[in-house]
Parts: sequence; C-alpha cells; structure tokens
Amino acid sequence: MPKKTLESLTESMFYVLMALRRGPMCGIDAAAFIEEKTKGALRLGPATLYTILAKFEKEGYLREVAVDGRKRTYAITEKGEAAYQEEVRRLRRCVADADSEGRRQNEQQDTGAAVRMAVPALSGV
Amino acid sequence: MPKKTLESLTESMFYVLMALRRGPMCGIDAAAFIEEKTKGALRLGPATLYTILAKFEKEGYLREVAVDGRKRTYAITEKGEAAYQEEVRRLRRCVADADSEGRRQNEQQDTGAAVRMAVPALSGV
DNA sequence: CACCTCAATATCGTGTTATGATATCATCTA
DNA sequence: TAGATGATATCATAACACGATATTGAGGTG
Repeated sequence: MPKKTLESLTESMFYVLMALRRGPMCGIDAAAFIEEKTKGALRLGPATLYTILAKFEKEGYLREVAVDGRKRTYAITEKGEAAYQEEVRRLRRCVADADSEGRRQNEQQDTGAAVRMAVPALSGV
Repeated sequence: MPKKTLESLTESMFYVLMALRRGPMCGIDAAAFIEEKTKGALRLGPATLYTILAKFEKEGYLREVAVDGRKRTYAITEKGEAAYQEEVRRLRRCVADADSEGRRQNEQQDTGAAVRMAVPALSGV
C-alpha cells in the first residue's frame, strides 16, 4: 500500500508553501527564496519544483493567479496555509521530543546511571 | 533520478533512531516507544518498521546485538547517532525558518503593511 | 523577418520510501 | 499435538525526489 498522499509534507513541499506565504510568485522565485532562506542547504531542481507546484494546485493548496508568457504566478490558498500550519506543529513536536530525550539522558548522566540503557515500561531484552 | 538515499531522514526513521538511543531493543519495542512518545500521533505498521530496520542495519546505523528465538535486538551505532543528530539540526532549521517567517509577518501587520504581499529581492509579478 | 539567447516551465526515467495485508516462524501453554 | 501469542518478514502498489533533457515564449539584434 502506498504512502497516504500529503499526509505529512516533505521538506521541499514545506518550503514551497513557506515561500508562497510571502505573496504570489512564480516557481523560480519560490526556488530562489528557498535557497536563500536555507542558506543553500536546500535547493530544488526543476523536476522537484514543478512536480510539487502541479500537485499542490491539484490539491487546492495553491492557485494560479496570473500568466505572463511562460511565467505562471501562484498564490497560496487557505487550505495550503492550513497544511503549512499543521506541518509546523508536526515539526515542533519532533524537535520537542528530541529535546525531551536529550534532557532525559543528561539527567541520567548526572545521577551516575548508565547513559542510554534503561527502557522503562517496555519488555526487557 | 531518485532521492539520495538517507540524505534526510523520514519522520518514521527519525523516531526509530530516537527509540534505539534509549538502549538496545527489538522492533516491536521501538514501535511501542514511538507510539507512546508521540502520544499516538505516529504509529508504525510492521512493513514500515522492518523495512527501516533492515535498511538501517545495511547502512550501518544499527547492528544486531542479540537473537532470542525470533526476537532480534538492535543497538544504534555511532554512525546512526550522527545521522540522528544531523536530523535534529535539520528539524531545528525548519522550525527556526518558520518562526522567522512568522515574526516577519507579524511585524508587517504591526506597521500596517499588507500581510503576505512583499517579495523583496525577487523578480516582480 | 530570421535567428539567437534567455528565462521559465514541463516531462522522463528510475531509484527510494510508505504501508496495509498477509504470511511465516519460534515459543509457550494446555 | 494443537492452538495461541509474539515477533519478524515479505508483497504489491502508489507517492516522492530529482538530474537530465526538452519545450516554450519573449525580447533583442542584424
């Protein structure tokens, strides 16, 4: 069975929505925004970029608001904004979980207990 | 061309590594940890779970440390720990970028400027 | 007009990942 | 032996990523 479509966004998809929240823009400008925002850590090639834009338009996360020659300008919709916000929550949860694990291990170290050994509430090895 | 393998982890992969950082455990226990840690937001079915374990073992992120009947116990390796830490950094970057965008829009609202319209340093619509 | 260049978008091909359903296998219990 | 249980393995299919390549439209320049 396949992955449920758009249940959680990929990093590329997330940044495309982030770009569009700045205001309507075309694909190339979104890609430029992403590269700048991530300081070059994430760069979308044309295939990834236009695949995402097409998918988002089909799903109603974006809509085309202008065509000038070949250039197409897209705007984010309320549905797209909602998906973006949900993704932010998901990312925060991941970071928070990682943080709580980090704290947990530090505490164990402080008390002299062996680091990363206890697996409470789970069946033993 | 395909996605570069393991260049960035999926959410499922990330939590599998997080589980193993608690100490050596089997697949089922890792899945139980994940469900508990995410308060039910993320649940791995057997296919996803064992696919990830097999891939991670092949990549050297985990190694099998015990077999008891059918039960296989895995431990995270240094390479796996490094991948986990890098993923944490990536997630933090995503959240930080989202936060800075949020602040940016609030500032514009405060000054009375139109929210989500300006696209500075990018070509015009 | 014919031609070139450039910017922007579109598509191909293939490997990676997700995942419910299903099957398999070892151990324990009656 | 049989049956239940726990744990792992595999199948089949769809989603996604993404370099490479092609296409398209606008604006020169002669």
